[in-house]
Amino acid sequence: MPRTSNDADEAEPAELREPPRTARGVRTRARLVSAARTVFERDGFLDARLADITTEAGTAAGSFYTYFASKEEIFAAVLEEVKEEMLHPQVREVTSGDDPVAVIAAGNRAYLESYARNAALMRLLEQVAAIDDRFADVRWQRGRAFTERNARSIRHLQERGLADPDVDAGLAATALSMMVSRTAYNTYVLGDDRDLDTLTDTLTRLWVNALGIPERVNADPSVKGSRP
Amino acid sequence: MPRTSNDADEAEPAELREPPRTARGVRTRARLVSAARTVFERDGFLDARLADITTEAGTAAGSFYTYFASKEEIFAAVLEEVKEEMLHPQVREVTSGDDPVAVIAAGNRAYLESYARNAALMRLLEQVAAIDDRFADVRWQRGRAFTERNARSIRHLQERGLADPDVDAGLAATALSMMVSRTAYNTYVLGDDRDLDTLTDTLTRLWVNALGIPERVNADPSVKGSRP
Amino acid sequence: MPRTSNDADEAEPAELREPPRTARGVRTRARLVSAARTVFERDGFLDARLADITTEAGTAAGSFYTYFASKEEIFAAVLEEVKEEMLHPQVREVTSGDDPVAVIAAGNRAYLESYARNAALMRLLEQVAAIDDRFADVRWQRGRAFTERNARSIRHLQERGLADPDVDAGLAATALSMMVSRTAYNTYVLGDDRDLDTLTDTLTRLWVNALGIPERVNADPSVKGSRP
Amino acid sequence: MPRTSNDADEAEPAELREPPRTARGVRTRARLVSAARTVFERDGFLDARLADITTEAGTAAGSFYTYFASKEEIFAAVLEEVKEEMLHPQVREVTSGDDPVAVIAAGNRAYLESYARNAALMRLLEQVAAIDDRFADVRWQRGRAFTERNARSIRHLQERGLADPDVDAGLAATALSMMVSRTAYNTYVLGDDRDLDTLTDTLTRLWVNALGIPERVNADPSVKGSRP
DNA sequence: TATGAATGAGCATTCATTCAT
DNA sequence: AATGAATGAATGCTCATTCAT
Repeated sequence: MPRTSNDADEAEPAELREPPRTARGVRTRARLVSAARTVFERDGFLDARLADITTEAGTAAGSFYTYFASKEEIFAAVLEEVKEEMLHPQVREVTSGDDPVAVIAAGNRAYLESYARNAALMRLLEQVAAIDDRFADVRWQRGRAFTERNARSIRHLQERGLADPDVDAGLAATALSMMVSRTAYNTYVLGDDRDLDTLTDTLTRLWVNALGIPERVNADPSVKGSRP
Repeated sequence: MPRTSNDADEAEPAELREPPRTARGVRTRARLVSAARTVFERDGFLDARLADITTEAGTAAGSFYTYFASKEEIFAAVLEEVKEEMLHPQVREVTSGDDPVAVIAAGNRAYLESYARNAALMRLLEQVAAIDDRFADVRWQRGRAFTERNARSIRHLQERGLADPDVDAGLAATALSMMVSRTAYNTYVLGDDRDLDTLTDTLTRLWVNALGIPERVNADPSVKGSRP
Repeated sequence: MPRTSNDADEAEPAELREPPRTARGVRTRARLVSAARTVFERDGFLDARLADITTEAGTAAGSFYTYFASKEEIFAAVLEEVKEEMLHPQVREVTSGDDPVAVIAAGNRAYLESYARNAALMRLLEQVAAIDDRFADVRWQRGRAFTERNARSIRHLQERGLADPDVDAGLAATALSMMVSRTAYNTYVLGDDRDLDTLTDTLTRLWVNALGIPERVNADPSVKGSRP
Repeated sequence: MPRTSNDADEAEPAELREPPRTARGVRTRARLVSAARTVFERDGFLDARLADITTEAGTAAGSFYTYFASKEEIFAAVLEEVKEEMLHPQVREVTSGDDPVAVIAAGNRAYLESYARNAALMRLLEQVAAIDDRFADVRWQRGRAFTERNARSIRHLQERGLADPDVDAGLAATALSMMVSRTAYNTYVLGDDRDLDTLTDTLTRLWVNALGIPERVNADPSVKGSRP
């Protein structure tokens, strides 16, 4: 729920364009969104010119405004389009029968893999979120899925006596999620190359320890090491 | 160490200007840097126009180029100017006699306080770092001080058998540092208000647990709770 | 008779569209003309976009060109549509038996009332006439009805020795008609509020005196005052 | 004091540019204003492109915005520049010793001559005033000088028993002034060619009669005819 | 006829950067 | 060093007009 400031006068509700009414319109809009993604990933949000997008889409310059009122709006459409694509495969939540560590490890690995796959978009989203508060909110909402699942998981473990009951589950979930997501950013956007297994193992280990989760005997061997 | 890409043609060696030779020159340059900080914090890096800066500084537009070759360059000067201001008071490193938990808590608290004090600048740095790879490096270097101190500390604790010897100290230091810095960003830039004490305690608790650091008996009472 | 210049390249023969052949066509055309009037009166000629008109008419953008070749052409159609509406009820011309002053007063009052009723259109016509010479002619033709009737009236009075024989009847009619029409513009378009009775009386008084028309005994009491 | 409407959202206070601080700046600004006048008179307000103005002035396109924020603003500057030029030589007001008719005749003639001299500008002002309410006000203010002088004159004559005391002097002055100014527009802008002497005589005759001003014996022979 | 999407010329506007004084 | 005016490339955006369906 954070609210960013540093905006001032950039109100601009960006009067929404009507959605296309014909099949051709749908196709043209889709071409534009797809072209926008290409151009944004290639040139970054700021350097992307609308002319580049329409050229890439093979439409006239004016056609852009049939569907979008601004660069921000088409960027939002790009994010919408790739929403599913970016959702790290929803690993099932922890249930009583599961090995909590294995579940956490699987979640972290899935997150990192998804991040790696969409690194260009993640870089882009970071860029735009740092510039435009509207997209800071989008980023926040997007992270919430990950964070809230983790928060529920922590509470569940706490209830079963499997996690330190003294930490604020919500805050811990946020902090640990940031640890993972920022590490992913460092690795796949900034290029601080690290092995996926090493990352998964270390992050999982830190996470598990941080919450005081006991490791199960015969745990997933990919999570090496254990506290005696 | 990370190298960012997404640059292409933006080479721009940014031909450095000579430092001012006269006292008047020194004063004018200082006025410009100070004005730049004001304008950047108020309008953000992108919306700040050089004309705004010179107006704020009370100089003519042309005078800007006597001292700086570009907006980036004066932004670098701003960062240089506030370098000390932003350094969270260097808490001394862990030595044998110290309570490790207390030291970590002090470090986290100092970091958060510094972040809160310089929130406007941190937002700015995040903005520019997301846009311009040169400043992504600056951010990285800046974080390194914090991260490396933490890495040394971890190694030191591992050597004394006070921290889990199986985690990669460097990677753990990075991950945990990101956890703290990103939580600070969330709190003080995005406005997800949290109490400083709660933050310090929770982050310290997670940190300490993550590394398997045993809490000293009679520990700092501000670090509430303990693993039995 | 006047010919305006300031045109040059704006020839544009405005290839007239064929009138609609089907009943549906007639209805669509009528809807467009009606919508155009609404939009023109609301936004002015210049700010009215063809898209606004078609939207208001509930037709597709392309349908406009089935009936009109340009904004000018549909404006002409609007003027055509409201022609009768704008004609100030034709007061009968002065005949021997009438009281000339009463007739003039009735004419002025009718003109003012009509102007007040169609103020939005008159403003519009002034706007377009000032911009487009074709419509300056339309305005001129429209005024001619009023002016020529007045000219005939003056000549008639002169012949009967009831008006100063030395003035050029045509010129006087034009000048006095402008006096009335411009006063109407001032009042109903520019909003220089004046009472209709006061206006009618004063304008009639000035008109009558200007031509040296003797007032009949027992004249219409609404025309107060008299030259002894 | 009439207030026009038909504007809606066109607020735009047109943030004023600072006046030039150097001699060169003064010269450039003057070149722009002069060029604007040329282009406006040649192409009309609407068809004039800013590029035409800067080209005519021999400056870069961007220089326009150093001095003006919009086409409206430079048009206001043009009007300002020609203010004196357009003021019909201030004929002295009627004093007791003067022949009222001669004074009125002189005023009308001066007005017509000034109008003829500045016909291109008057056409322009009519155009813009019909489009932009701000300039409708300018036109109104400009006319007021003429109208108010006439109102004072009428009152003066009424006091001396030389003009019909029953007419509202203000309204009569406005109506008669409109008669003259609109006739001038007809003649010099719309091209309804008329001889200056004929116009002056007829308008003066109508004016004088309208107010019931007695003609002096041995009056100015240019005012032919008299009521016996 | 009607539709609504596609077109693209046209123009205003910004602002970093240069330069004469 | 300082000044502030001049420059002009770069682009977003509008909207009348056309056209395939």
